[in-house]
Amino acid sequence: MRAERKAEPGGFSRKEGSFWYTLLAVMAQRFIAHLDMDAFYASVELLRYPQLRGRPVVVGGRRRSAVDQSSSAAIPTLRHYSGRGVITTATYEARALGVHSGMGLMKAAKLAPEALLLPADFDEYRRYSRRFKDAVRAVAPEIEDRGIDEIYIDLTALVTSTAEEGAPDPWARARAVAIDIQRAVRDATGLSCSIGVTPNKLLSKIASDLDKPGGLTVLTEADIAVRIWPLPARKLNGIGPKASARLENLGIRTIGELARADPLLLIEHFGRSYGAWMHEAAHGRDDRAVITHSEPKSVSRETTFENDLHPVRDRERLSRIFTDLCVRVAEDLRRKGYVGKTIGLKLRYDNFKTITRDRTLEAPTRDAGAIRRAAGECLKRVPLDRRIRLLGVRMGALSRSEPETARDALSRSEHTATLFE
DNA sequence: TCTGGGGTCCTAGGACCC
DNA sequence: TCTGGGGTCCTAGGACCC
Repeated sequence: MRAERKAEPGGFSRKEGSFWYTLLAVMAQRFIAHLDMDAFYASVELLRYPQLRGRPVVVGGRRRSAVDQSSSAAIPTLRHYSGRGVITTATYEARALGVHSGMGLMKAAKLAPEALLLPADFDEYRRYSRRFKDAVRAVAPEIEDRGIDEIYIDLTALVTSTAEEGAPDPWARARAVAIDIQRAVRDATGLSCSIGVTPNKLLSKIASDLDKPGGLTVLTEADIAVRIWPLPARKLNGIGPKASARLENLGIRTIGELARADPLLLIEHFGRSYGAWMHEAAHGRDDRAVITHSEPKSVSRETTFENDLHPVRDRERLSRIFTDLCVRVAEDLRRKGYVGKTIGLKLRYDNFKTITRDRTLEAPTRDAGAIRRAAGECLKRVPLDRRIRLLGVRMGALSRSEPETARDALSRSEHTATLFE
């Protein structure tokens, strides 16, 4: 996100209004969409429990167990919730009560005691995710995955190739394609989505959020001053809670104020790369391509305990959980077809301070035993003088692996067996 | 009411090599 | 004995995103 902006090609000055700039801009005109599923997890749950439609519902807490699935017990309200979960998604009815994703469930219970709580079922959400992405791909194939519930779509080729047939205005054609996409998603899943269409990813991401749910917002450069500049700087993808707080200290709250700020001031406070990016972003400039394929960089598993564990008194339990995390990372690697070289340990203390240690091996592996040993070495390098809240294991420096041989499978099962002795 | 889990990218210092 | 840069890899932490 904070990648260094690319230098202008060919030494052209990008002075606005110049002949060459105008020509380049016309030639390089892109039509980029951002599609965001509306309250995705909660909406999938409403397909399963249609009787809950119109009521405040939140998804979160512990993952759904097999027992939950089969039980016909009444769906609990937030009122009596106790535990460490957070809200993953809230329906718009629940959001109206002041709760939102990321909020602790204990806090949400105070604000919306009557809201219904459903456990997350990620397997089901992944199924719907594949379904909606396939539906979009059938209309517009140039898709960039941005997680389970959103994508970027490059409509440029579609809009340009239909130039003769459709409406004369290319933006009207882009809008028509977006409407087709929304219909395709609804037909395939029964779910609604919001779409923004603009000249780039940065603006589209903002635009898709302007008219939720079910919205379609088309913006061109001419709309930036009126539609984008009044928004809080935090709306820019890449400006988070820390950066927006620091901007506020400089008296900069909106994107427009950021656009008017002296770039040198931004660079002084945020560094050459990030400061310069902020300036460009506030002017709605972004030339990142839609990336249709990418390889994973790391695979990890972590868990927050229901109660903080004592490194000595709860040693056995910690050890079992630790081994289990390693086994799951190994399984994930095998399923996805990767090996990795760098094993990482993550540990969060009861005071929320988080530390990491990692170790790079001579040769890549996906063996649970090897991961467990390397992670164990990492564990020896961290102070164990406080209660522990979270434990995580990560594998990085990934490379594609050969398919597993029968011998691998055998040694794996032996290792896994010894891990649990 | 303390704050999930799975990721990416960036920075910065030190080791090590040329 | 001291003094250089540049490049790459490793490690730790942190911001940010979904």
